[in-house]
Amino acid sequence: MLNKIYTELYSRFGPQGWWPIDGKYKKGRLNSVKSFQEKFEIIIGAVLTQNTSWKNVEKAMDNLREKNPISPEKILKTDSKILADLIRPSGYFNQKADRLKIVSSFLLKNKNLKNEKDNIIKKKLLDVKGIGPETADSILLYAFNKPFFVIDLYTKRIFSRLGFCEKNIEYKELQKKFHENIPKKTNLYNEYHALIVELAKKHCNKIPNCDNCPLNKICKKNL
DNA sequence: CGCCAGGGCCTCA
DNA sequence: TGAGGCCATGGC
Repeated sequence: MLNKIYTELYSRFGPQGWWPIDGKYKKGRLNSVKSFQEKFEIIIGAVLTQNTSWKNVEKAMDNLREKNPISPEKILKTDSKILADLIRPSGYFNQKADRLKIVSSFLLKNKNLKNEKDNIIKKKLLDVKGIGPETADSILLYAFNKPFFVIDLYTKRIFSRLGFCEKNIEYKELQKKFHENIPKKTNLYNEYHALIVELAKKHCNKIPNCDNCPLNKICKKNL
């Protein structure tokens, strides 16, 4: 079931090229080795996109770059008010400014994070204030290339409509279904989540637009 | 004008 | 553990 859905989505939408870096979707460099700079941008983006559209996040990221690369040091030495103002377009800017600083100092104190075991990394990420289950998994998957399937609002909406799970299923429960039923491969997790987001935007919106949806044949339409 | 968006924290039962 | 309030912008 889950594998079939992936095939349907991939044949409709093709490779998505996540995570978008510097505003661009670079298809074909999936799961590539990433510089610290790229990983840091992914982590910052993961925080800024919490309950926020990616378009707004891009504006905030552009403000943060201001010609120079974003770095933990730079964020930490920027005054909180100024930082909040830079990321204003991403919403929740006061809260997110704090979170960016907390995450930055966490990363500076844990330079060798990637050498730890996967589950230890996840525990440490979850201990950081401002990083919840989805943000942690996004960082693990898209920055560190670790096989953690990202569950978001869209995933719950789509798979409950399909008839695959309850509407208010727990994060860990739905993630378990993916981990147990599709091959444990980072590239697959990466594309699958991105394809879910694409489907949610094109068809499975809050108010669904089922015309020509690639999953019409298998969807139970539990709306 | 109202609703939504690639959540998470805190509080209170 | 479950529900509910809070954070806040830009697009439509």
